[in-house]
Amino acid sequence: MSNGIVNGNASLESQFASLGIGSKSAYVPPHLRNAQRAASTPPIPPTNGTGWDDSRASPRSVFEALPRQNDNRRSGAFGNGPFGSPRARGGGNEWSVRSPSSGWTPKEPRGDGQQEAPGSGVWRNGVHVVGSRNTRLEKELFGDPNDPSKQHTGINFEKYDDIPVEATGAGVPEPVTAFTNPPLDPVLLENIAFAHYTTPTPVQKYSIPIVAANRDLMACAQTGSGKTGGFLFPILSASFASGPRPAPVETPQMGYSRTRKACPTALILAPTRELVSQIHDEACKFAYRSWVRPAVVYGGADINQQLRQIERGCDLLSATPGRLVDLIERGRISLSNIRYLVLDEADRMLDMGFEPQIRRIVQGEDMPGIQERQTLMFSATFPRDIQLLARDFLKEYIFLSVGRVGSTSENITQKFEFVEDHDKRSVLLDLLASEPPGGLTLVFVETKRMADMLSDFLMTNRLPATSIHGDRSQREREMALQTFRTGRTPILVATAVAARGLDIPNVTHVINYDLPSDIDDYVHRIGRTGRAGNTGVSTAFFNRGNKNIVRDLVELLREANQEIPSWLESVLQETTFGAGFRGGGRGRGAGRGGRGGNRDYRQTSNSYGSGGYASGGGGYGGGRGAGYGGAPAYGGGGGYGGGGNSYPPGGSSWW
DNA sequence: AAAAAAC
Repeated sequence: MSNGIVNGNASLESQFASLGIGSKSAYVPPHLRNAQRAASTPPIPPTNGTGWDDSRASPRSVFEALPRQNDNRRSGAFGNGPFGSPRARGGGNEWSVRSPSSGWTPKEPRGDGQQEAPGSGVWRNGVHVVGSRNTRLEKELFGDPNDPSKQHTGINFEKYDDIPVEATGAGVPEPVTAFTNPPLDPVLLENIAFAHYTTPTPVQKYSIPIVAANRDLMACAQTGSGKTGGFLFPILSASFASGPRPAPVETPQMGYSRTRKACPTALILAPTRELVSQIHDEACKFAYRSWVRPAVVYGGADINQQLRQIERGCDLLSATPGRLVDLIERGRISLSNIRYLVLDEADRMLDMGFEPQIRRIVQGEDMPGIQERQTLMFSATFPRDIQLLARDFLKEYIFLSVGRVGSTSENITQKFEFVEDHDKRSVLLDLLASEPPGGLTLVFVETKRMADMLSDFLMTNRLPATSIHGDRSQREREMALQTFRTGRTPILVATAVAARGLDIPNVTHVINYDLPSDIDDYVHRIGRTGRAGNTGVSTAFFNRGNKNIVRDLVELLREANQEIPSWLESVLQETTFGAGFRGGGRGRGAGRGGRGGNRDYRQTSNSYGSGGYASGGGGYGGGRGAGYGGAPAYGGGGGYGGGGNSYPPGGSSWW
């Protein structure tokens, strides 16, 4: 299995460097490679007929030039995914001949300065002129149907229908049951079919009519259950049907410069660069042939490339907060036309690290107010205190929760090993040695330093590993994810940067080499496996240094019907009744609001005395209770926290 | 305490 792959990423990357990719020229992120054509080129197809700049070698051709190290894994190379797409457009000989079916007739540029390109439509005279099909672009966006690294829904996909869904708030619309024309735009339906999605997941079934009804939304749904589609589908569908919004007149167009400010109508914020890039790739799929131009900005990548990109069109923008603020300060992006604001991994975006930046973007710039926009929040976890904070950004919203407490993701089998720190390395080697071939293993550690050390250790032991963390360059990060995705380095050592949102098909095993101290982090980490109805395994190394999470952990396992090792129960007993009585410790109220984590806090807040905010503080007036899925209407009933001591005191908020 | 996120 390790026939020569031992070089690992260092050697691989130096090979890339020696091939002229990277170090000499400014780094170009995958989604922009060879995409700068329109910036300098008129919308007339160049003579090679591809419509793209051929000056840069495509990663595919670079890859072909590399020594083949593991042919049985190569099939998926650059197959799909955020960094796996054959983003380079043109270049490879196999694509230089235009397919007859992708006949592209040059048309006049759009009046707004945007240009038509193969696979892109326009909005003209109040009509959506859908772009012609382009087989090469289709292959790039949707991948080869036979591509093994393509996300395929697993055997348990239908079981999603058994998961209870609860939608609370006033006037919850009926969920849809299928991808059909009303309510979804026909162009979107075609793209959904191209992506081989057949049935909406529960969160999509509800979010589609909720967003269509112009409602704000706080959605909590299991990892891997289709949240991205949950916001992209309704936003794109409505955009396709309604056309571009005229940019607000008051937007001053920057004095002398002829540079236009980009005025996106939809803004999606997420906590990591790779996640933002992944969302953008999904947006590109579902915006195919439409007038909507998706764009993406994030740090660590060449800002000039991004500037050129957004000048070519920026209707739906995916961004990390820092780079977005930078571009706003430079006067290149205006939020004055925002109609949809999405916070993905919303609880993370509103926690201490991010909240000031989000507040600045949403409240401190020119974004329309709460009443003038729709705000959508999505996450698998939503602690009560964050729900309270989120009220600042939402108008009377619907709270959607998919799944009940205790079914974290039944597709994931959670295992635990008691391992002292000094034994972790050898136990890891044993674990990896017994790994069945063909799958990908994601190893989480707590620190960047440990990520480096551990990946070095694995490579020294002739294991095909690489690492991703915030101290690596963006190019290294993307390369690591790329080689992991494609199976070239089927072991990835990661910090929390990879814990949320990343959709990597075929991750069969998540190892928590170090356990996080926050149960929500644990939930997101193991959620990198067992996605879209597939099964997965997680293994965590536990020792007495992890006492801080044992209570929440045992509670989680109990609810998820997972096997709980007896030694883990023992540690819990020690922790609860052991020396130095905890005097309540992080008792109720101090934690995350008890079981309410999975619930609309509005449904439970009355019974939680301490809560600070009682009902209605934020001006929801009527929202309470009139829910769909029932749920206790007003005070204390229903058994949620009925006064007194909430059980258990720990309080977690998975889901 | 650590991680993430702009230059």
